[in-house]
Amino acid sequence: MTKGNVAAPAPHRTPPEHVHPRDVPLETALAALSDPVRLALVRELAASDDWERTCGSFDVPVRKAALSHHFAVLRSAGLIEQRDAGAKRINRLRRAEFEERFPGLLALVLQQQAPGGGPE
Amino acid sequence: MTKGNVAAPAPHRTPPEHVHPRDVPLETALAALSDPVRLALVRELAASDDWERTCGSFDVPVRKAALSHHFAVLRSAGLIEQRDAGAKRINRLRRAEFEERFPGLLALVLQQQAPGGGPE
DNA sequence: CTAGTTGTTCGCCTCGCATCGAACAGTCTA
DNA sequence: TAGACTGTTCGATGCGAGGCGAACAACTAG
Repeated sequence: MTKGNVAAPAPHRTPPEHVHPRDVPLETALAALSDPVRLALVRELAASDDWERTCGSFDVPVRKAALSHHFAVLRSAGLIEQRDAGAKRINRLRRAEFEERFPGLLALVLQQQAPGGGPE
Repeated sequence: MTKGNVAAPAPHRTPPEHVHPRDVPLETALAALSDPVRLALVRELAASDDWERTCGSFDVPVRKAALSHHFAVLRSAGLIEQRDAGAKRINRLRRAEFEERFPGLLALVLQQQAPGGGPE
């Protein structure tokens, strides 16, 4: 209570806490990938080089608060790694590690698009 | 209003409505498999022969109402097929069809158990 | 220093999901 | 026919996930 009621949030330049895919339960990985926004993030990230995309550079229909949340979920699922670069935070898809823990899952997610993709 | 307020639910012996894996979005499949109860159902089912397991024969910690719901979810995700056999309803895992639609996913789910399974 | 950019955290709200008990509809067995 | 058994549906409940705006912190650019 040093400052009335104004909560003092932890400094956000704490290095992002990462979870290695090795320590991720299958349910967590599947849940992380079952959200359309996160799926879009992963796919866009997969189409870019490592450490090339900042968090704000993705084309998803949510505001930055929600976006930040989704990145945290992806981190907790061992899907991405983040690094601070100046004021920005850059991302990398953990292809190899995730593939080792969940063989084929990432590939499935990246190549699958929509059901019934062919003509009717 | 024939019987006061007692609603008359639709007869439940309507043959179960199935969804072919072909028509299932990836998100739906992943979401279906990201629940621990449903994961247990799928695994137990995979360890049995087709049409051998009734709905009530699974070892999961939920009551029958929730159980019925989970089976409906699995059906909607193209993961199982159900058939009426007398008073019981028997189940079958749609191995081949699901594998064709989501290659490797079922295998992943069936072989993966818990994270950090090895010694530290 | 001042102003703009980037991303996290907080508080709040709104849904959707999982769960349960109760009621019901079939089926099977005495 | 009565009763036991199986599974679905309804209605209510609790809880967590996802969304937003606002405030904040760190960095960059002038």
